[in-house]
Amino acid sequence: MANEQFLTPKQQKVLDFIRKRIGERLPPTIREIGEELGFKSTGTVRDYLKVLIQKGLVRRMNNKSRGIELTQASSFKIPIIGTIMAGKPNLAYEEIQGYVDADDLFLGRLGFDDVFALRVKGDSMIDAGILNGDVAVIKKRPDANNNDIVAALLDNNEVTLKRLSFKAGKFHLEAANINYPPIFEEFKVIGKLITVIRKY
Amino acid sequence: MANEQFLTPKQQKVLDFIRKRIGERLPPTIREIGEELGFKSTGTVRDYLKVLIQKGLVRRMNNKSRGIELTQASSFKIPIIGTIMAGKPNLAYEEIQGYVDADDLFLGRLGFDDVFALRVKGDSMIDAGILNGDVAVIKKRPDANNNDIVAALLDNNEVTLKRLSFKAGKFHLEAANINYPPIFEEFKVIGKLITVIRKY
DNA sequence: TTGACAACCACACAAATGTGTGGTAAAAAA
DNA sequence: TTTTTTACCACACATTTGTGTGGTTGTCAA
Repeated sequence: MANEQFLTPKQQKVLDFIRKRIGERLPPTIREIGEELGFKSTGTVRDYLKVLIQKGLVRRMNNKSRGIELTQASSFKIPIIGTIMAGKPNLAYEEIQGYVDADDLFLGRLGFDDVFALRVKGDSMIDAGILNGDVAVIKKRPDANNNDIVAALLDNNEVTLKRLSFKAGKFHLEAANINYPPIFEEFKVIGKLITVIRKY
Repeated sequence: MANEQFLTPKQQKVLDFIRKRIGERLPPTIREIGEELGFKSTGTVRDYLKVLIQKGLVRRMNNKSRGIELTQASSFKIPIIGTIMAGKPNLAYEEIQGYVDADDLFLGRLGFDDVFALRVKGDSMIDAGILNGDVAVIKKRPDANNNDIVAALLDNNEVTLKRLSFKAGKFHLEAANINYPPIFEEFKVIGKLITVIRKY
C-alpha cells in the first residue's frame, strides 16, 4: 500500500523547494521546479505535484501561473525545539503616528535557518514582560551583549531564557523575577531574543 | 515637475491592489490588475506600473509571470492609529515538542481590514506582561468577554488598552498595574487584543 | 509473473501572461 | 500656446506556463 503520511526523499525535496520559494517571494512554476530538481520534463513535476496534492500537502489553482499553495498541513512551521523556564490614555483615535512594518513580522526576511522559537515556560522572566506560554523567537548567534536577553545552554544540557549580565569582569545570567537567583554556572549563549509573540 | 512622493488616487488604488494580492496569496498579473481596476488595455496597467516603478514603490522581474514585488518603501505597513497608555530551566535542547504555525504570524490570514495595531505607551498593563513600546494587534469587534484585554474608546475620545471586567452587573476597565485605578466612566469597545509583539 | 508504484522523459498544444507600438482626450504646468 | 502629465484604448506578438497523452525503467509486494 502507498504510504499516506510520509514522503519519499525526492517528494520532500520538491515540497521543500515549493515552501522555500513561497517564503522567499513567489510560488515556483512547474518548469522552475523541474529546473531546480534536475527534471527534464514538465510531466515529471506534474507527477510529483499530483502526489503532494493527493497527500493533502499542496493545493493548486487551475490554469493559474504559479498557482501552487500549501495547505494548512504543510504550511511553514517553526519548530519549537524546547520549552524554556524561564497610564493613562492620552491619544486621539485615528491619528496616525507612524507605521509598523509588517515585514518585520514575517520571519522569512530573517532567513529561517538562523531563527527558531521556544515556548516559554515558567515565570522567571515575568518582570521583563515575558510570560508563561509566550513564544520567544531566537536568532542563533554565539555572541551577545550585556543586558541582552539570551537563550543559554547550561552545563546540564538545559536551555534557559535569561538576561545576560556582566559584572566584576564576568558574564552571568539573571532572571527577571526576584524569586529566582542569578545563575553563575557555566553556560553557552545559543542565541539572542529578537521577538516575543503572545497570542490571546 | 512630477510629484515624486505622492500618488494620484488611481495610482494609489493600483498599488493597494498589488499590496492586497501579495498579502493574500500571489502578486497579480497585469491583466488581473486591469480587470480589478476596470482597465480594458494591458497598456494602461503597464503605464501605471511604470509610474510606480519610477517612484520606487515597485520592482519588476522581467518576463516572469506575476513578477511584481514591493520595494521596502512600499511594503505593507499596518498603521499605528494611535498610542495607548496604557523557574528553573528544565528542558533539553533540540527536543521538538510541537510547532508554532508561522501563518499565525502572518496577519494577512486574518484579513487586514479588521486588524490594526497600536503601540503601547506607558506601564498601565505591565502586570499583564504588556510593556511600553510593545505593539498591540487588535481585531476590530464591538463585543468582548469578561477578562478580555480590549482597546476601548473613552468619552474624551481617548483610546486605552485595558482588561474588561464584569462586576456587580456592570462592565468596567481595569489596568494591570496596582498604581492605576479602575475606569468606571463610559467607554466603547473598539476591538480585542489578539497578539502582542515585542521586538528587541 | 503480474501489478502497483516511484521516478523519470518527450512532445504537442492551449491558455495565460508579458511586451511593444501606436494611438486619443482632458487637465495642468510651463 | 506649447508641453507635460494623467488617464486611458487597441492590437499584435513573443514567451511563459499549464495541460494532456503516451511512453520507459526499476523495485517491491502479491
